[in-house]
Amino acid sequence: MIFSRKTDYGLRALMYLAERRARGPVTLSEIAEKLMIPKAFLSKILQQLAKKGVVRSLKGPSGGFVLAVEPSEVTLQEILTEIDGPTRVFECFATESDCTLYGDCLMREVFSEVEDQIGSVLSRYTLADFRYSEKQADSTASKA
Amino acid sequence: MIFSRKTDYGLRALMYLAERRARGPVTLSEIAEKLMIPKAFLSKILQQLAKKGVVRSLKGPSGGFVLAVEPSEVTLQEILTEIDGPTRVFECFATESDCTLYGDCLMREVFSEVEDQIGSVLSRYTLADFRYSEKQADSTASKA
DNA sequence: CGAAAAGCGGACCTCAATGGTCCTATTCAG
DNA sequence: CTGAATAGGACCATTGAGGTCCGCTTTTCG
Ligand code: FES
Ligand code: FES
Repeated sequence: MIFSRKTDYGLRALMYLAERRARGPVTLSEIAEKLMIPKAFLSKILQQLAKKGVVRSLKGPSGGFVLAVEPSEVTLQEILTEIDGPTRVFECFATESDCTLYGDCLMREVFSEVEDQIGSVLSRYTLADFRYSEKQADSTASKA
Repeated sequence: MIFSRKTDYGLRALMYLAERRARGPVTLSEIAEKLMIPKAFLSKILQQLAKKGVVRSLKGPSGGFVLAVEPSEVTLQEILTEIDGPTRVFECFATESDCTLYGDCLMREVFSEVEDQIGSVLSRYTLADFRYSEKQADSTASKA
């Protein structure tokens, strides 16, 4: 799996925060419960995102987390990189003299091409493209 | 790292075999030494590739491994898949009701788009594009 | 035939990363 | 001051990657 569970959690949490942005800080507990993410673990992820400036955290009563950026201004690429670090595609373990062309091996180019393609897809989407729609009206849906 | 060390080893071994194709079976020991790959480990990889029909293995004295396919007929995509299994990009751990659009979430589409892009790059190259050039003339190189 | 030279394949080991927990300290509203 | 919240460090468990070992089988050749 290229992207970890941590990424999944973080991404969904951010989606959730994007939705509540206007309504002030959301507590860790709320997010964890709604999204069914282990609270302590989510805490770590959010702390990490707070340090990177993606979310802001407020302590004390009526504290919680708020999205600190415009949803439409932050790309998937950026978010994923901030949570998981850069996506490493391939590491060649050959010694120089074993590599086909020594420093100019086609393989390196292929894999850097792969990396670029990944980045290019992920850069085309921003947080704003993903909305946490509450599935409002308790799901029995249609009419009433 | 998306592609494992195993993949690296396997890929390089195949490059090596592609080069020697005409000269009959190459022993595990030779490949392992030349490419500086742990012998026992390489053995496993080659066994795996033998089962998939990419290489053919001959037992007994004067046995070894031979490439069983036309280098230009097998894509990187196929090789990597055979060694590492399909490239899994993202697994969503949300429950259905937590997923933004329930079964039709944009996230799924983005990540499947990523997967396609990777596949498309890797499918453009075949084993024939990668040649193990022996770095003949012992490297002190230039004039002399 | 029988020994040596290969590969086969299953059991096993090790280590680092992932995923996750816990507990204490800090901060702040009321 | 007290209680509700995050911060953050220490810790733990599971998993998978990477790798080793060794006995078994097949095949060639003298
Ligand atoms: S053989 Fe590794 S990059 Fe060329
Ligand atoms: S929230 Fe996971 S795929 Fe939509």
